[in-house]
Amino acid sequence: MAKARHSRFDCAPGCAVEAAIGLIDGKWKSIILYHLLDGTLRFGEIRRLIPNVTPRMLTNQLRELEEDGLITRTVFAVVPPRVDYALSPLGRSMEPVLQALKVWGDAHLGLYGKPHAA
Amino acid sequence: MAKARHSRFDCAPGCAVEAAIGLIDGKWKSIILYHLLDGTLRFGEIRRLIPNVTPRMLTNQLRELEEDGLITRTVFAVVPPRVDYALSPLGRSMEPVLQALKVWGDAHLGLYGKPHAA
DNA sequence: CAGTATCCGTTGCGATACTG
DNA sequence: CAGTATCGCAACGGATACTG
Repeated sequence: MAKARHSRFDCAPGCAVEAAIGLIDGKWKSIILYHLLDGTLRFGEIRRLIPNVTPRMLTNQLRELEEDGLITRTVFAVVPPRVDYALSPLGRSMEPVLQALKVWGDAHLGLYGKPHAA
Repeated sequence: MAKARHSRFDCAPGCAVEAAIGLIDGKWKSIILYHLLDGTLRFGEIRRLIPNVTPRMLTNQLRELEEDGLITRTVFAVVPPRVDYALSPLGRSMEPVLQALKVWGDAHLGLYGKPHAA
C-alpha cells in the first residue's frame, strides 16, 4: 500500500472505515477515481479534467492508486507514447463510496460558492 | 470550513466528491464520525475508543468537525467538566457515506492483516 | 505525450508537559 | 475531566524546468 497516512489496525470497528478512506484521501485521488468511473482515460485527459493538478502530483497519485490496486496502468509502445488508466475491479467496487460522496456533496454543499448551509 | 486540505471549485463534476471527502479526511475524522453514529460521546470516551489519538489531535479534529457543522459540542457547567459530542443533522446525513466506507472496508480489506488481495 | 528531477514552503501530527 | 502549550520533524504538495 502507498504509505498510508491513515494508521490501520488501531481501533476495533472503525478500523475498516479508516483504512477505506486511507485509500482515497490524498489530494486528488477521489476525483481521479470519480472521473475513471466513466471509463478509461489517458494521462493528458485526466490532466485536462483536473486543471489544477501538476504532472508531478498526478503521477504521484496515479502511482499510489495503482499500488493500492485500485487502478490499472497500460502502456502502449507507440510514438507518441500512450498510457491508459482504468479502474480495476477493486477500484470499480469503490463506486458506491464515490457515489455516496457525490450525492452528499451535491445535496449539502452549495452548487456554487459556499460549502454548506451550516 | 476548517482549512480545507482539498481545494474546491477546481473541477466540474468531481468537485462535490472532492469537497465531501475534504470534510472527512484528517487522520481521525472518519472514525470519530463513525463512532458517533452510535450516539453521543464524551471526550474521554472517544479517547478510549481510539487509543492512539493524542488529546491534542482529538481536540483538533473535533474542532474542525464542529467548524464544518458535522458535530455539535455541548459543555456542561459541572465539576468535573463534562463535554458531549454528537452528530448534527448534517453529520448524520453523512451516514450513507460512512456506511459505504465501512462496507467496502469490511469486504475488501482482510479483517486482520493485509489490506487487500491485490 | 507522458512523464522526471529538484527545490522548497506548508501542514499534519506525534510526544510531552501543564492547567481550569 | 477536558482540554492547552510548546516543540519538532516528516510528509504533503506546489512551482518550475527538463526528457525519452
